[in-house]
Amino acid sequence: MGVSEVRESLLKAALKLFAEHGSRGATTRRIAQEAGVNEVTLFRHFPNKQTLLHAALHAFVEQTPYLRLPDTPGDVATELDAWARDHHKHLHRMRALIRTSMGEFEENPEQCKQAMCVSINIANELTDYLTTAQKAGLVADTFTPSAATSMLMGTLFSDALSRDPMPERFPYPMRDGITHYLQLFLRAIGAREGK
Amino acid sequence: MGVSEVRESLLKAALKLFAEHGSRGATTRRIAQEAGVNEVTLFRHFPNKQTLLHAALHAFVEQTPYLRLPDTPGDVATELDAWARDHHKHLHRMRALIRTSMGEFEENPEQCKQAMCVSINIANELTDYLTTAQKAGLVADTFTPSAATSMLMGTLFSDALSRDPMPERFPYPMRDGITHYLQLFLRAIGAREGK
DNA sequence: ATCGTAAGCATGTAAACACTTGCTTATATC
DNA sequence: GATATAAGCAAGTGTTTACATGCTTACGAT
Repeated sequence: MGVSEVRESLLKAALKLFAEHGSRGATTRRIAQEAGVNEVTLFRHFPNKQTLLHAALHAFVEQTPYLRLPDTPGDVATELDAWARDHHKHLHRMRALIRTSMGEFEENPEQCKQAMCVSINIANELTDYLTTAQKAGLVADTFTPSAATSMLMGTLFSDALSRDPMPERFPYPMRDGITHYLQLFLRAIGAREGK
Repeated sequence: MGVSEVRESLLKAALKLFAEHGSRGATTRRIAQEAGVNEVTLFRHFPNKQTLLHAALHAFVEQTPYLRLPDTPGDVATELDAWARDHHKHLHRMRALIRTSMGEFEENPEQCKQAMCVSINIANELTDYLTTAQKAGLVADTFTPSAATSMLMGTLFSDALSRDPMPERFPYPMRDGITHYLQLFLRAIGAREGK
């Protein structure tokens, strides 16, 4: 096993255990075991646990891809539908990591912000998209784009994170939920619904 | 200091430290210190730390009041506005506790569900309200009430929890945000807006 | 005055934790 | 075949944790 493979598997193991058990629960022993290496090897690659966790989060955030919205809005209903499904899929995949990161905000605000920074870019992109759509007359001009962004992203965010702890609150499957949310959202922003 | 006072201050201290540092970070030493009692006293009142944390969460959930929606909807815009502001206020007050509880879902699902159970009742109440409003013709009948509930509650939830870690995403004050959300929501459900 | 109750305090224990040290082994390159 | 590099392993350090024990002090009811 080459040196970079060991590093990679340590990062991966650290990310997994952090997402599942938080930074206190992700012990160096368990990380090393999960990565299939000796605990001492961990400290040969990273000076301390905090640096490892930071690097793991950083690497993950860096390589997270996401669907871009078109620069010039065309069929708003279709474009937002595709975007919302992709975004929700990402949120749902990362739900344990997001919950844990937010849960440690009071203790470790920097770490939390680091994990959340992706969503700031995505929010800006959606806000720009809605602003452009407004200027093009594709949607009503009676709403505030940044607030509409918060509404749609907040809805998807809450759905993706709350389904495990509160399944009763979501009596419809994920796929249908997004359909419903989008239908509501399109009416809220005064867009013509998709066919 | 009477026996029930000590118990109360232990519960209060445990809740505070749990919200700020999680169940691993809320050590018995710190809880006792925060409560102003000896650590041994803690173990004389509660058999172990887990029981104390459970009792603290339980007591808090029990005594949490919330604004009821009217059984029969009248002025939907005004009623939802008052409800949304009250609900958001609660979420924002409890934001650290909610973040921590959700963050520990993977480790302690029962404890998390216990903290979340209030919101299930609230969601049911809102869903009932919207269903009744639909039947009364006060709002459109083209949306699914449970999905609309998720949308409004998800928006408020995400706003209340994400403002600290991502202030950039909320370039408007809380008060204005709720106004915007409600305006969008009322249009989404086809309600007449308030004057 | 006495006695039960609940608190304080010092101390102890066993485990888990992050991290270190010293030494050995495998591999890959020259 | 010599050498450098990266890994494994056993053991240990010092701290923190939940929780226990034994004894003492303050107080309120009888």
